[in-house]
Amino acid sequence: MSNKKEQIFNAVITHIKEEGFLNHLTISEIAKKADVGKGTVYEYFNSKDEVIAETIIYMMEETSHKIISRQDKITNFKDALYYHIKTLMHLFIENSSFHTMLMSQDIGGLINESLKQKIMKKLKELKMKYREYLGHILQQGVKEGSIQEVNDAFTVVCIGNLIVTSIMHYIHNCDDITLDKDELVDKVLQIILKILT
Amino acid sequence: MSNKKEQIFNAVITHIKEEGFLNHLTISEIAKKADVGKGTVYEYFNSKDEVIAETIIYMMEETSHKIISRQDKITNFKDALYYHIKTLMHLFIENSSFHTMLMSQDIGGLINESLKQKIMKKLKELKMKYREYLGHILQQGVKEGSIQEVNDAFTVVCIGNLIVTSIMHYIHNCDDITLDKDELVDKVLQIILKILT
Amino acid sequence: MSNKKEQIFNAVITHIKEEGFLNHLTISEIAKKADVGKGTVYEYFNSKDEVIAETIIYMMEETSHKIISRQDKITNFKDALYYHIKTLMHLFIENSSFHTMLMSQDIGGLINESLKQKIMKKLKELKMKYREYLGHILQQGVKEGSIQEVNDAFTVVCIGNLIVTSIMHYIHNCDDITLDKDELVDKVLQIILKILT
Amino acid sequence: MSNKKEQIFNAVITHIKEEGFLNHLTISEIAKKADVGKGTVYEYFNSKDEVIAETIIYMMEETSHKIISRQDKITNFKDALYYHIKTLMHLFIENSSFHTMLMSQDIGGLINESLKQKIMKKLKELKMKYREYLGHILQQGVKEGSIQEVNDAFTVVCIGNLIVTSIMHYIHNCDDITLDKDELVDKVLQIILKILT
DNA sequence: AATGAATGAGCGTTCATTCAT
DNA sequence: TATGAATGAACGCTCATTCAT
Repeated sequence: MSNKKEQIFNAVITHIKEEGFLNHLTISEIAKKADVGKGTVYEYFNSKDEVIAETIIYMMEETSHKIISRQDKITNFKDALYYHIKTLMHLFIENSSFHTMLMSQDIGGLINESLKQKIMKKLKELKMKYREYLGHILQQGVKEGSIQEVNDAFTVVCIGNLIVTSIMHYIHNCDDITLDKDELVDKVLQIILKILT
Repeated sequence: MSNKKEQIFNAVITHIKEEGFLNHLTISEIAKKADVGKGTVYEYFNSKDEVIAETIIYMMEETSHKIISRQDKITNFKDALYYHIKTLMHLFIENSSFHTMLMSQDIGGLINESLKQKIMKKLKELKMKYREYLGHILQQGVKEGSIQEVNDAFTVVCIGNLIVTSIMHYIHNCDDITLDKDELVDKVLQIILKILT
Repeated sequence: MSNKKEQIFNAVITHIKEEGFLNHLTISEIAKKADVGKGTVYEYFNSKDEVIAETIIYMMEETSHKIISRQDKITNFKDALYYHIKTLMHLFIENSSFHTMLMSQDIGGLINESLKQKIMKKLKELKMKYREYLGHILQQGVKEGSIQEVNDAFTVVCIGNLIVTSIMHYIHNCDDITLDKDELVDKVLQIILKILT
Repeated sequence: MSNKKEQIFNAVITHIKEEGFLNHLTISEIAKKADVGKGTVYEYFNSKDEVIAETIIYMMEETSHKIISRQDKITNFKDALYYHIKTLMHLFIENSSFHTMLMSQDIGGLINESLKQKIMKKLKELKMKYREYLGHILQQGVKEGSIQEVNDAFTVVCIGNLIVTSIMHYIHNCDDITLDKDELVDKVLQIILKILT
């Protein structure tokens, strides 16, 4: 990928991390942060919407790779799940606003319809990949006899959602339940085990 | 509450339902839809951000009331849970963009920090109420002996998240799992029962 | 007509007189010259194209009124024609760039198609009015016996064009023929008489 | 003339024929159509204004050559005039936007003053040539005895204008007078003969 | 209290021009 | 000589906000 294009992606990502999706996320700002001219942005993208949409897709791909890059050495089921949850948590904390947005499963009228379709398609694709990845981890548990066979895709989806929402719960600390990271992971693991036994 | 203020709230809500958060959500549009003068909006609110923030809070309260208004006649656990999930699903479908936004647990830099705090505070409050409400339903199950005692707040949170994300999954139809409403509710119920047994 | 709208028309006309159609004819400039805010222009017009198109139409109407406002006291054919040519010449000198543009019978891609159609329609209408007006003057000549009956619309068109192009020739002084105003008018009159005898 | 320069001229002319003077007549477009690099344009011209101005002059020269290239075989006055009018009509129809612009005798603030002067000077020169050419045709008529001696430059100018405006009238079809090409030419001829008898 | 005409800061976008290669 | 990636000034336009009525 062109160097400048990547600079622009990173400028947008930085901006979103620091100031969110809607505050001053202007082409001027992006160009300044990317250290390129305002006109240059339009050499690589056709519109602001496209800049944002492509950045989101770029970010999604990057994050996806980080999530599903297997830790092949870990062959133990519980450890693998534990490691996965920790990884996710780390990524979510680092990039909170991005992931909360993706979590919402909708871009909320942020951009025009055709670009939104593109993003939703990619989101769907990555969710399938994630489900598959989670399925592999669960297979390991089945092999070990820790859990029973999981032949229901929806259950895998629910487990994924459970993991993700628990992490979100932890990050936003939305109530009086105080758990540290390890306790959280343990709790989530317990619930998953219950579902799968 | 003043009549005009409510007109404005409803205008914003109508607009968001019809055109989303970001398309033409202008004071002009809101005033027109509310059938008041543009200047009048500023008699009741200090800024556009405040209009939106207060509308969100208003909407949250309204929705919350609808969710936790008990259907006291239903004393059977499963029926109560069933009814609750159906209610939620109905509300989410009707007001998709609103709820996906709230789901994201973040207002995504939509508005300034102090208003965001206000919303997050209200969100926390309503989540606690919801948890309490869900707790009551579960108590019923304990009484009936269908499930075991739930003395862990986090588990209730997880069950709430499970319900909500399953509904979101259904609405956005994000993958190839095809379930009709009733099947979905059944599946969710099964998983909840597993967690609580 | 609204006061501000007229201010804007006059600002555009002033600008065109001073700097032409294409140099710095910006909304900012127009607003400044009209002594209104930039946004105000958009309260009265939907786009820059519309501003220009409506100004052209306004100008055309104004000019048309000035041209065809009969000088009823003059009942003598030659004097009427003489007076008419003088009036035209005066208007053309005062507003050279405007009229040369209109003369070109095309707006040259200045504005979008539908507005162009509107202008062309108005132009057609005013040309018909002008032809009619010129016809009246010629009728006078017929009555007096100075010229023969003119029952050919095309001949009237040609006489109109002859008058106008002669004036343009005078204004732009495009060659070495040096005539003063009166000589020009006389020459034109002579040619017209030849055509009509 | 350099090959590339001519490519650029033709690119501009093509563009103007197809899309007019103001729509997307950019250096990028010109360079693309001329099949040269954008920077190359600036090797041959100092600015966009110069590109346009020189193209106009080039076009004027070309057109002028086409107009005044004598059809020496035609020695008959009426036929020569007839042939001339037809030629002009053809050129005007083919290149409508160009000629309406030139007709307006003003570049309408299209370009800066010194370039405009250059164009106006060339226009004057070509008009003189045209007058001379028209004079030759008329001489033929005098020789034949069809018309009387024309010793008045202004009359020649008027006849030229009559021809040109009649053609414009035909092209823009600005009113309800419906004439086909041949009728038009006949009418114009008749009027010319009247003027010159 | 209620209004909406007026405003101008700020945005997305274009495009003539430059300059390193 | 020829190029086109990079630039930023300048544009058309939007819309939150104000204020005279």
